[in-house]
Amino acid sequence: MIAVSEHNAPSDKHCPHNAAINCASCRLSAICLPLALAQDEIVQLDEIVQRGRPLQKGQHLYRENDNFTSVFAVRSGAVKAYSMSDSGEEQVTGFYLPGEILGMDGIGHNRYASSAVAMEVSAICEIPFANIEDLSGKLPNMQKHFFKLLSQEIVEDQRHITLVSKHTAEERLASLIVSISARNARRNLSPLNIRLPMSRTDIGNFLGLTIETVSRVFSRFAKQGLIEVDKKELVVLDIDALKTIASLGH
Amino acid sequence: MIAVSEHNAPSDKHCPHNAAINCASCRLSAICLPLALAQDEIVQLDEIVQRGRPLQKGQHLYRENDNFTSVFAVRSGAVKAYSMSDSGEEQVTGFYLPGEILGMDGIGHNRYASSAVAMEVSAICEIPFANIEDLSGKLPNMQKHFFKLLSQEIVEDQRHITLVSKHTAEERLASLIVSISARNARRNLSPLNIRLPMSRTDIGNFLGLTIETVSRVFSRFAKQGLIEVDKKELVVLDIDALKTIASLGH
DNA sequence: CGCCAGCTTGAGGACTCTCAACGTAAGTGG
DNA sequence: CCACTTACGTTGAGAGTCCTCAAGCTGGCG
Repeated sequence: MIAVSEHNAPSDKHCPHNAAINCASCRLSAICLPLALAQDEIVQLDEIVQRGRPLQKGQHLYRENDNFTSVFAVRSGAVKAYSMSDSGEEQVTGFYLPGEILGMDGIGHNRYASSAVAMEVSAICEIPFANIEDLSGKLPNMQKHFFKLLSQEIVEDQRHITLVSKHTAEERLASLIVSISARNARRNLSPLNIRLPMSRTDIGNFLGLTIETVSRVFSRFAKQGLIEVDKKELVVLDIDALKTIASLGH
Repeated sequence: MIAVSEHNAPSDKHCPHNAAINCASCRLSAICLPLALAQDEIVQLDEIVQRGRPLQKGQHLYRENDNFTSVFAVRSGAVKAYSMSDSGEEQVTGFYLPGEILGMDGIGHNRYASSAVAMEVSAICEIPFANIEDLSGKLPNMQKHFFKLLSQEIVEDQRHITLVSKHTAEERLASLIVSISARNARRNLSPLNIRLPMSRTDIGNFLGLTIETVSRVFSRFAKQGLIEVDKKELVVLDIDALKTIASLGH
């Protein structure tokens, strides 16, 4: 699916876009697939992971109804998944940041149920699912971890259902900000200085709001001194207030 | 989790509440867990399935934050799953009809992420997850099927997100009716004469609507000649119209 | 410089919610 | 047997949140 680079990249192992890297040395190993595996098991995982050249912004990882072949891990950048309903409307189903796995919605029917597109230049690890199945048969840890991953995505989705069906615009947006902040923290990035990789349109679509409402709520939060926004740059001034709003009953 | 009956039930194998039944002879085998397995594999599955006495209406199968031990298959009756958010509001996450599997949201964190309660007298098969993991390591079909099941639930949930975040009250309710109708058909029940096992409150909660709105839309559909409703009895008069409404863009 | 995409802000309207009253059926106790 | 209670559902009127439509702003790029 991803073109594998024909020659090895130069030796800078610290560049996150660098394809010449392995799971054991990847600085995301603590939050990505290897997290459940022993050292010798990571080596086996490493052998089936394919690392392509970076995707440019707007390039697709896969498209809805493509034959399902692989799941993907984001190494750098950011990816959005979205699906098209019968009626032609787009639904953004998720944003994927470094260390996160996507594509698992394709397992069920051997076709991807969504499309995935890079929201900025992104480095991606591709993991052929047939190999994951093999490996899962051999390594109980791997099987267990994958069951967990799938189950956690179900729980996430159910939380999201609650969010969009029972919460106000302010609660939804606060919730997204808090989520991205927490995921930044997990990667040892600042939880308060955030760069939003997605457009307002994507945010609105993901949260079940129009772009205008998203814009208005951002402005309201800024006016209240909770955040500062300048386009995609977001400074969180009062994370506790946002958490409170996010967990507010309706 | 479920009390296993101390003595075998009488020999009427045709009663769906009968605990003395096995997967091979279960009339739901074509749509339940065995569907992906070979004859000799079903026997192995059968050995780990525990069949309890029927649950009465209102009895819980498990509760949110209980230790995760098993997944469950509905053999007869109907079960609803729901979760409580921090703010104490209830979110109905799914309705489970005969042949359907629930409880998989517990895999991710070894605790159930939702509670499950019988909406009417229900017979349930309990399948300890540790045994499923073992069996999955031995039977690639079993592993594959479980991956599929989990993945399909993700896709379902994402569809539901679209439903509640982008569709009108009429579209949501039409969608639910069509879904239940189709699931009835899968069990060789009438797709047009439906008994709704859940209350209006549950329907509203599931669809992100208030009970009043649900009631009004039912009335509107009836007035338009699409359905007849008398409490929980539902007669579908124009399934095509409902399908059209359900798949309407916004 | 002009154009376009993305975003912001305002005004009015629509859909659904809230509040409230009423209806129906089932169960309880006198 | 009937009055009472309770749970559940229906229907109506008014209010609120968010959407729609519209105009204007900003920054990047040919």
